[in-house]
Amino acid sequence: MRSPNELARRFRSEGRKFTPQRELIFRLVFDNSAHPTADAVFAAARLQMPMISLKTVYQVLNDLAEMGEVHALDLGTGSIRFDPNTTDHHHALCATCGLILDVAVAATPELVAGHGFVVHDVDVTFRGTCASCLTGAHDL
Amino acid sequence: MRSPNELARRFRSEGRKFTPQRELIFRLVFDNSAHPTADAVFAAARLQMPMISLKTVYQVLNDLAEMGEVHALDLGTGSIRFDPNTTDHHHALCATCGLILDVAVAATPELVAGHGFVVHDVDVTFRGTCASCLTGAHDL
DNA sequence: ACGCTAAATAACAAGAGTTGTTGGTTGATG
DNA sequence: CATCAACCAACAACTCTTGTTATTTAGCGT
Repeated sequence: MRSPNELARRFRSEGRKFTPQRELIFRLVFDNSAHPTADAVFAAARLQMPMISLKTVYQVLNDLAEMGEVHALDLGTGSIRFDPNTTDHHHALCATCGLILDVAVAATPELVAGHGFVVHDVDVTFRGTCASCLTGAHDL
Repeated sequence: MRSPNELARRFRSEGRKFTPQRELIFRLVFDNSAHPTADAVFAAARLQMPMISLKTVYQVLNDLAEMGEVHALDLGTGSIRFDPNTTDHHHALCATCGLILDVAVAATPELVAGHGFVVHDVDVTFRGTCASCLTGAHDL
């Protein structure tokens, strides 16, 4: 994701408004490698802006995800996590403490183990469009 | 997952009861490659047993998952899906219609494309235990 | 077959996470 | 600084899933 300043420009150029709430959330997520949930961002935002609402946090994070500025991750932890690193990479999730590590694309379980992480399972999901949907077979 | 008959034996041998509800759910999930949600199993079960409760379906599916007879998948579709195929494999999810394909472990996006499936994204999650949790560093 | 006991069930409530609604507020533009 | 769409806070509602509890039932010994 780009810097808060650059985001401000992008938002304005797209007819969106750059509000104090957005500026705060941009700053909290930018350069944040903790893969925070909406609630975690909300908690942090609250400290600086007590009246901000959880709905606003969701709104802004979803906007950012739609714009491609962050990635919304569902690692099965119960809530969606937001990642400002939009370069292609994978994740390692600790089942015990919930820690999430960024992992290079070429990594194998053996390479991940190099970080002292014991891999029990690897989940791979290919997301895309199936043959029927591509050919419009559903409309027949 | 093993056959309903074999499951009946396993359940009994572990002090669990083999009820009509369980037998029905076993049959509905066995050999089912549609990766159904709990709700989908519930809907199918209802046709044959109108008084069955959704809670029971969740209970039985979770029991099966705990026993390793099925895998519980969270592909980010909003609800957990259950897969009787417990051999190591990956998944391809159609963003348009929700179709889920089983994919061989060695598959690459190119190989998946061989099925007429256009891959837009590949999500990889390594699940395991991080270095801190392994060494007990949290307790220091 | 019969009764005992632990397990399972149905019904209901409730929890977590997320989204819809609404009426008042505010940022951007001219 | 006036206008208007975009935004925000508050609150309700929604989806998925789990907890609670009283009742029923499967499994087992007899």
